Amino acid sequence: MTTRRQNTPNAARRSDASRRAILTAAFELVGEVGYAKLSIEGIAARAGVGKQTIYRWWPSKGAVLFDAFLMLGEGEGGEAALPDTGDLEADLKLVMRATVDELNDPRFDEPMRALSTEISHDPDLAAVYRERLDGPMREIKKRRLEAAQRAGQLAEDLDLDMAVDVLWGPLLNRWLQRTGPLTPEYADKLIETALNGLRHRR
Amino acid sequence: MTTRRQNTPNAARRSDASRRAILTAAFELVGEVGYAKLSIEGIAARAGVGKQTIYRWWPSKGAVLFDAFLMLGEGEGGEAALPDTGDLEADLKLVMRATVDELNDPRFDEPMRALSTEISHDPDLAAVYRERLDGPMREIKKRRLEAAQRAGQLAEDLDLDMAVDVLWGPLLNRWLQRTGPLTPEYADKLIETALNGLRHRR
Amino acid sequence: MTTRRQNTPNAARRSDASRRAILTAAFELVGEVGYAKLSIEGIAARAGVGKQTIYRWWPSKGAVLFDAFLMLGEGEGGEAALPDTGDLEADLKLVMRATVDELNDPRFDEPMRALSTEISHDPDLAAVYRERLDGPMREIKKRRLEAAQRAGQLAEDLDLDMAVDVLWGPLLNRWLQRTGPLTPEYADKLIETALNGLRHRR
Amino acid sequence: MTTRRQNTPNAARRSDASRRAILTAAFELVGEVGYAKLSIEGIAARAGVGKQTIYRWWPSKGAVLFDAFLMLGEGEGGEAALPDTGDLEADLKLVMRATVDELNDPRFDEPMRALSTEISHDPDLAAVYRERLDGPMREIKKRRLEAAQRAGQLAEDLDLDMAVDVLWGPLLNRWLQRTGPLTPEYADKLIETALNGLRHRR
DNA sequence: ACTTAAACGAGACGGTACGTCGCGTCTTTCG
DNA sequence: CGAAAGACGCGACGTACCGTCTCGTTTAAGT
Repeated sequence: MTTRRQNTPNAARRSDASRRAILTAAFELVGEVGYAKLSIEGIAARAGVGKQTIYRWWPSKGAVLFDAFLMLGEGEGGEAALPDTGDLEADLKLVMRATVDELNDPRFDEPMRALSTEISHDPDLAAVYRERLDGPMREIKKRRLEAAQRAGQLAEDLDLDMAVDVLWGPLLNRWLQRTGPLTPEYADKLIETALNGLRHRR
Repeated sequence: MTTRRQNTPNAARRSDASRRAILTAAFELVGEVGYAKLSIEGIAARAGVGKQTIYRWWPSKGAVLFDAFLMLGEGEGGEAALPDTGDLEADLKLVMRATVDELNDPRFDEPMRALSTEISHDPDLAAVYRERLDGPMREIKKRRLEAAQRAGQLAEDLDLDMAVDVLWGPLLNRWLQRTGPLTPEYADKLIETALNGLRHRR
Repeated sequence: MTTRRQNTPNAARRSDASRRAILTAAFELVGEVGYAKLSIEGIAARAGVGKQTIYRWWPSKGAVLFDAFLMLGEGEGGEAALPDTGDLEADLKLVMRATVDELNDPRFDEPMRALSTEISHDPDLAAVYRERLDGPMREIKKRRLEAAQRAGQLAEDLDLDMAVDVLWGPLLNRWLQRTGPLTPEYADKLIETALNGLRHRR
Repeated sequence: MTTRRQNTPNAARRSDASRRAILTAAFELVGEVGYAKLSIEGIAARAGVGKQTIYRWWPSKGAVLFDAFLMLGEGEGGEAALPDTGDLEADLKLVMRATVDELNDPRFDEPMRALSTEISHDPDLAAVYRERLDGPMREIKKRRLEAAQRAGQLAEDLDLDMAVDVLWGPLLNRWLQRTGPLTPEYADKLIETALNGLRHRR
């Protein structure tokens, strides 16, 4: 499940115990000391692993961290879906409030900021991220919006990718840029504003 | 006008020539080598300055970079305003396309990503950023939206801060996360979508 | 009383309070932190004096330290003489034991080693040292030996400079090189050996 | 063959090439720039070695220099002896003149002063010096004197350690303190004076 | 007493070296 | 023979001092 191989050593012989220890250590450490002070040496020491074992299988600490995220989401299978009670606005608010909770959870905050940072500075990693993590999530969201669209609740010509951007972009940007606090109220109001649009209706 | 003092040495004797050389060097270097490889030593060498002169006045390379940004916007005075032709949608598209151009400009791309990274990991710096850069910009945007609101073009009960988030958040998030390319078309469509909302109107 | 002038600023206006504070601080500091960690900045800070005031009057920290030694011996006037009871051996043992005590005194040990180090590495300073400190001391010693020589107790053709070397050289070398402990017994035996010579007498 | 370990890293893996390069560089540099301006950075650069490799194995630049001296005397084996023609005075003059030549040789002068300085300020280093360099030399000298003593040429109750001190101490002290020039004549006269003693003989 | 030039404290400045940390590579040893 | 252990050349870190250079502020001479 490695992200990017260097020159692909004999992957068959790879020690799964070491791999898990490395990813776990990386995830824990980034939460403890922050991304800037995360070091390969530190990960190796915490994991009880030689540095070479990390360099053999990952090209950068960003890649290690990324795989650590993948490992977290491993057991989930592809079946996840957003709730669909028929009430789109309520369903979206529920989801958005859950997102707020996750972003406010200190166990996830630092590691996710670290991942975002890496993605922002590394187009290659960004591509893998889109393919492996962001893409599937986006599909799940679009599926729910598509259902609403078919039910006549969303504009017929609505671009669902744009819709996802307009719904989640403001929240993520507020989080990353620390523009303001992430509260359930903000989540609700965001959904309402995005759904209704800014224009005045007579 | 330094951002954050360490223990405030005798600021009166501060050399303005050194200060400017440091900020210029920092801005240039971050564009050339990227934020990860930006080093205090490198900045000092390029600026022809002792390292201590940097450490004396700035607590981190992030703070230096931030002041470099401030220096860029120094001459602008507070008078800036968004265009107001009466046609809100057209005005916003114009502005958003300009933003797209700026973000696509390689001279600004790297430095701005670097600044975003720093803000994301440093709440103190984020606070200064909000106060000195983001806040004033947001005020300018809100002023234009307020005019439109008074003209009856925007919802009467619209929260202008939320409006700014919904208009610019998606674009900035797309840029930072590299979700997709930033094009003028995307800018236009974003404005339309945000103004009209996602809902179906009969 | 300054050792070596740089380009002789107006010495008339020199602040004697500062001069004394500097020399005192230097002497104390070298005893506390050792010569290697003695710094001009440290001396200036301890003396409550600007660095420039030191650089204005002394060319190096070795020169400062040297003047500090001179200041110590200031009040002594030129009258000093070695004891002369008529019993040369006893008189020399007395003097040598006193030297041992001084060299074992921790308040003088470090500073004197420091001075020795400077002299060893700086021929200019060594010249001043010979002229101002070592020379006068040597004269005093030679004066006592001369008396003994006239009294027929020392060889008629004895070179008194060489005699001083043979008497004090072994002790000073043992101290500087830490060849062994400096004890009163060693002092006595040294006097005896030097006086009698190594040869067998039938 | 390292003098003093810090916390003994895995010495088995130590690179002998680096070790030799470091010691050679240190010895050369101290002769070129003097001890005061000798720097670990300089040694590392000249030796083509990382600074850490020096800090890993030596606690100070003094220790490096000391090992450099040890390396010089490595091939000599323990068999060295002072000449023994039966004429003690002539033999000692020969040896002492050789010592004078060595101390006057600019290639050895600076480094040996540097070593002396370090020994003077560092009791630990002094202990190692006594054990590894000074002690063996002293044994060799004492062996020659012992032979003379058995031959009835030296006093029967003569303390040979004291004898070594009285013979070599004055010369070394004159050299270190720069009391006067080191000449063959001085060497000869020193031997004569020490052997005969200062006292008048009828 | 008043003026004035220096010496003074303070400390910023361009530098050099410090001793440490982590990088990514390489080599040795062990299970 | 893969993995731990860790030495290595390297580069940057943040700190301490170097010696030079302004800055006001005493301070003591010579008007």
